[in-house]
Order: sequence, then C-alpha cells, then structure tokens
Amino acid sequence: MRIATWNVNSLKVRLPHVLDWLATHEPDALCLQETKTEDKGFPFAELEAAGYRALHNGQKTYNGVALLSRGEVSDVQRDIPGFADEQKRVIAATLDGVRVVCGYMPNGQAVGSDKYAYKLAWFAALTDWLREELVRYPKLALLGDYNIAPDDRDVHDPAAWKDQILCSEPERAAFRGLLDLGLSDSFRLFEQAEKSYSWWDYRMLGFRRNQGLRIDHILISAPLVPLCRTCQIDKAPRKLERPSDHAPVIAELA
DNA sequence: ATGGCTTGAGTGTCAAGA
Repeated sequence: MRIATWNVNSLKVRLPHVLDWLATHEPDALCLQETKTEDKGFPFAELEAAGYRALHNGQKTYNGVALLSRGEVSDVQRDIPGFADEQKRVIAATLDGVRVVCGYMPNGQAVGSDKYAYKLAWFAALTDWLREELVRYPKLALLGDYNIAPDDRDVHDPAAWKDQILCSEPERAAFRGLLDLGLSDSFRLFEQAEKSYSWWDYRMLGFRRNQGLRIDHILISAPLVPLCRTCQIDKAPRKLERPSDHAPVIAELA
C-alpha cells in the first residue's frame, strides 16, 4: 500500500501535475492540501477517469483538503470533531484497514500573532482527537502539510530560522505531542540524504539553491511501523513549469 | 531593505502563504 501527501497550492492550476504523478506512482491514497476550491470547482470527473475516487473538504480561495483513493473508503470524517473551525483543513477515512487522516495544519504567520495562537490551539485539538481515534483505529497514518520543521536538520539555515515561524519551540513541542501519541515520523525510519526538504520558497531561487524546509510529513502508528518499507520526498514535480512550492512525500507500507 | 514569487478574487491590487 502506497500512501502520499502533497500540498498542491491550487488544484485547478496543478491538476495536470497531479494526474501525471498519479499515473507514475500509482499511490493507493493521495492526500492533497490547499485545493483552494469549493466542490463545484473540484475535478471529480478527471480524477475518476484516472482511476481515483475523491473525498473533498473544500472552501473558496483558501485551504481545502482532499483524499484520493483507488479503493473503497469508509467512515469519512470532515474537520476535527468538537473543534469549531471555519477553515477546511481535515478529511479522514478508512482505507484497507488503515485510518488515513489528511491535514493542512495552520501556517501561523508569525510567532506571537493571533494566527500563531490559532495554530497551537489547532494542534492541541488535533492531538486530543487523534488520541481517541487511535483507540478505534490502531493502524493510523497522519499525512499532510504540518507547517512545522521538526528539527534543525529539516531546515536549510537553522540559525536564520531559529525561533521563527515553522521552527519555534512551541511548534516543535506540538509536533512531539503527536509523536507522544505513539506516532513515528516515517521519513526518519530510514537513512535519508542530508538537506532533504519538502518545501522551497518561490522567491530568491529557493529551489535551485535548495533553500528549503521539511514541513510535509507522514506519521504512522506503531502497528504500521514494521510494515513501512520506504518514505521518500519526490522532488521531480518541483522542477516542472508552474510547480507547487511543495513536493509530494510518499511512503510504502507492506 | 520585512523585499524577492504565486494564487484567487476580480479588473486594481490586496491577503495569504511559509
């Protein structure tokens, strides 16, 4: 079973890249973030023609998440239960016995801002929900754009980013809070190249200089760890014309 | 130098991203 995540920064713009990527990698599930559309603009038919059904939790202009799958899904959940939030950031479903949770975690804008407080509250609500979810679904994967670089090795210039948004200690503590539920960062189960990142700023030739951050992650619960064969960041789509600023991350489960 | 791109909305130019 292959599961993947990709912040596409507008599905309308990126649909050709997504269709190519699905054909090349044939994931069983692909979690998308920042679809930036309501259902009426969502390309259900094109994805269906490519062999994928789609669950979408979208809104106009901002945010929006989707879960694409080849097989049947059940127990669909939109948003974090009990957490009042206008922003469409979560969709989850069960697929082949695995609870697949797709999240677009808040960016937070700047340490100390209102959006930063929302980000930390959002992570607390997510963590509380997943603690319960793991009881019901021991095999669980949380995929998405976490907007957190968990460690200095996930940052091209740790000194410049120190205590900045995406890297601050409270954000990293929120990430560790997810690990404390018994989840593992699948990327770090394997030896990886140094300077591996999943996002590069559009500006300043960020990608060409590999000035990036690793903020897109696939966390997996303990029963899935022995099944995990690989986890890789695919930089290829970032090299295309009009790329997303994020690269997809894909994990293979036996 | 708080800039540098990209997107959606909407037709002038701004919010938001990370």
